[in-house]
Amino acid sequence: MTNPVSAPPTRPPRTLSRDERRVQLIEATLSTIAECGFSRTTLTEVARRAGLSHGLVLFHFETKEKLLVETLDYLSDEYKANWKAALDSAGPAPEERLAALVEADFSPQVCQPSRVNAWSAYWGESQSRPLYLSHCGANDELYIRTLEDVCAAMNTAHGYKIEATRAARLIRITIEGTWLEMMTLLNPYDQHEAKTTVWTCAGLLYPRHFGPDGPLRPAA
Amino acid sequence: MTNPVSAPPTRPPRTLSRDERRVQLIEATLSTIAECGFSRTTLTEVARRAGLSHGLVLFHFETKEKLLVETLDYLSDEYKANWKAALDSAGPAPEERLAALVEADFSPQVCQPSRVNAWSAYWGESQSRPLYLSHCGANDELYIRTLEDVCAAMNTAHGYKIEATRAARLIRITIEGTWLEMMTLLNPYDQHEAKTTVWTCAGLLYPRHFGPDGPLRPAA
Amino acid sequence: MTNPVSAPPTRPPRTLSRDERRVQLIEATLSTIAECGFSRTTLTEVARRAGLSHGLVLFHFETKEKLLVETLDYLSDEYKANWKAALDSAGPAPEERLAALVEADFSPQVCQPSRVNAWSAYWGESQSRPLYLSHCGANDELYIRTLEDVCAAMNTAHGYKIEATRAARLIRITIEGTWLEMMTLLNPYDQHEAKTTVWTCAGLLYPRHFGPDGPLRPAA
Amino acid sequence: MTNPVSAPPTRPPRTLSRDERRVQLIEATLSTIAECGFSRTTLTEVARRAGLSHGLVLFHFETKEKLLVETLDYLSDEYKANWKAALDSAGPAPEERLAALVEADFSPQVCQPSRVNAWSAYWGESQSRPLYLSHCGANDELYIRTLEDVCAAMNTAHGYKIEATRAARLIRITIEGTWLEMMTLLNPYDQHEAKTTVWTCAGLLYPRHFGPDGPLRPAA
DNA sequence: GATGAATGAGCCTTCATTCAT
DNA sequence: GATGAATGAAGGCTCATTCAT
Repeated sequence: MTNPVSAPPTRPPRTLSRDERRVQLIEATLSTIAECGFSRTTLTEVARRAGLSHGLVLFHFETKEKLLVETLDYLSDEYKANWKAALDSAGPAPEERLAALVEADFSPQVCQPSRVNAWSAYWGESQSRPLYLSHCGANDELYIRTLEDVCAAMNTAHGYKIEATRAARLIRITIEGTWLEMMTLLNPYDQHEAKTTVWTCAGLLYPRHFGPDGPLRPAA
Repeated sequence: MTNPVSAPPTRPPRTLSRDERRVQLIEATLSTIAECGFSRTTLTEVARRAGLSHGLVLFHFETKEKLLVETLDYLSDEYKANWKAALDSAGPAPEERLAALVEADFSPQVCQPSRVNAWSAYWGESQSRPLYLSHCGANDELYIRTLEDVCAAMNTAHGYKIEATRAARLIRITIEGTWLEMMTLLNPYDQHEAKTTVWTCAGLLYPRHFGPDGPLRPAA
Repeated sequence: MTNPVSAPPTRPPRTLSRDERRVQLIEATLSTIAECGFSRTTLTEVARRAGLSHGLVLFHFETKEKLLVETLDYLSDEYKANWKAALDSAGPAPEERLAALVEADFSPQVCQPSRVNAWSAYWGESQSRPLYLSHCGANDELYIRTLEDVCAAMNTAHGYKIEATRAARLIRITIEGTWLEMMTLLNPYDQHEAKTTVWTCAGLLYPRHFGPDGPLRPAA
Repeated sequence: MTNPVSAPPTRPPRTLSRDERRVQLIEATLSTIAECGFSRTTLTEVARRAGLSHGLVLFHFETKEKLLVETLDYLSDEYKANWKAALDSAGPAPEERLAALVEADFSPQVCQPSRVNAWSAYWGESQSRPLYLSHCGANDELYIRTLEDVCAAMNTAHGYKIEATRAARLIRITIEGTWLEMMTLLNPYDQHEAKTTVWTCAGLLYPRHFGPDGPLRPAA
């Protein structure tokens, strides 16, 4: 409970490479942000979760601020890598690509509590710290453009009429919205229900290709 | 300069009533949270914005935690009062009631930066502090039930088939999502575009009653 | 021993005025610098010597750096006030004024260990911190000019030929030198011997007016 | 490229001898003290200036304190070697020996900024650390006795009447005083002017042998 | 020898809280 | 009511020191 990052009970191995140590500390930071919130994320707590001394955190990251920035970059890069990989594995049809993007956002790596909570914490500080916008703005824009392209392709390929910009935005905020609700509701629904909600939205936009349960079989 | 007949309304009030002081301090808290973020909201800053000493803040609220709780209650009550008033002024038809609820969330009082940012900050801390859920959960549930009832009435009155729970959720998270995007995008869209997005969603759910520009005229 | 600033054993009185408190803390700082050296002058130690909490030090001075600056200013102003007062009380003859200036530097207020050690500590940091030069340079220059004027008057009034700039400098560094030696010698000589040394120097410069024991009596 | 006969003197030495490394590190320490002051002299900075890792500093000196002590010893020994060498090269006459001692203190090796600043820094800490007195006291006393002997010889050989102890002290503190002023004045004078000041003092003590420009020619 | 990861004591600073006035 | 002096816990950060490689 006190050490979710699987630190050995004895001394942590010195054999960890520089990068592995950094990742270990970033993971500890994510779990701290997720469970303690931004305002109670302290270096001491991060170090405690990693089973290391707080001095080491600063040895590797110099500053708390830099640690938070690198953690955000890590989160952002992981998110991007996840949907890009999904897109690469998807077939060429726009409905396949759209399905891949939606599914990617519910993959275990990206949709686990430590990630979703951390995103939410960063969003909550985004207005007061230039940090979020300057470090994720570009990635976010790339994602949005990609989603818009897919939506535009749906129109071209299948004769839908819905404006691509708005369709993409609806899908995107539906996903974000379910993420948020899974955290802020007194009685939150589960991930399956969240996904159904998103697919419902996709089905409203592209009724011949999606329904509440996901992509419609080719037979349809 | 002074007005011997009625109390001088222009003079800055030296001694406000107990409740007025509290509201003044809560507003200062909201603006601090909105501009400085949760983690840098200090009593000194709140007092500075209110033009008072920090000692007075604790005189009125005893504890920083209690100040934050009361601020959240204030925010939550204001939000509820806003949509309830909108509902009261709306006509009896479900499409009128739905339109009123959507419009309420974009009213100037509720959708101003200090409010939206503050909500976002509280959401960002909701997982780590029992505060948010315990103080807003009930209000949120009431809102959700109300919206679901309206959606159910749409089905009953107009023969729509979309499940009320999901329709309500889609509308709700579309609104929340646009709120969030107005804060986290590098190049955010404006409020009008946000509303269009929500109406588009409503139009997909209830195509005979709503479109991207809002409720369709009775003629339709 | 632990508290040389005469703090009452119980709570320090709240009745101290703002300025009195500041002076109390500055005196504690001087004694800390004098006894612990610059590199081990900590806010905690200063507070301990004042019998107060370290938080209060920062409440009054905001920053350690500012405390050190204000302490230096205090030291510098005290020094200036001391020799100015001596000059004001002296007779009009240049030998009287010169005698007054020399005596001033050995007055108990200015020549006590806490002062001399502190000066030495600030000098030791003067090359690496702009602090000393920017805050004492002007006072030092004023003192030097004053001493030079007196030496020039010795020439004019009594027919001495020694260049005023150099004579003034010799007197000044003789004083400083004895100060330094009182601190750095293994077996330091006492203050009386120090003064004799300075008067010897003055006697070499102005043999008809000064000797090792000080100013020569008019009879001579 | 390599020279199989003798060790290659031009190649940057990858592995210095034990003593060379120590001297290299001590020089780095001196330059750090001179430029950063005592309180900001860190092992990391010393190592950086030496182009080595900080671990190596402790490998060679065990402790920061020991490094500072050895640096002081180095400084003190260098100083002693310098004036002893000057004395050895001087003629037998006391005025020649005195001249040699004065000149020695302004030789480039001993009077360079890194040395003078370092002395000043050590002096500034001398009251609070037993270090200075215990390590330089003996050397200082030897120097003082030597200077006193020379002054006594001036009396014996040339019929001067000035007490040797005091004359020696005046010369010594005049030198120290100009050193200090070269560091603490806003508009410091140069080394030539400093020397002129010292010679002026010597000329006042021994007018038939010294003047502001140094030793008087044998003709006198 | 040499490097640099790792530790932990101690520092400056922030800030919620108390309390005399 | 209101102010601001005073306290002390806790946080970020520096840095001497240890030690595995």
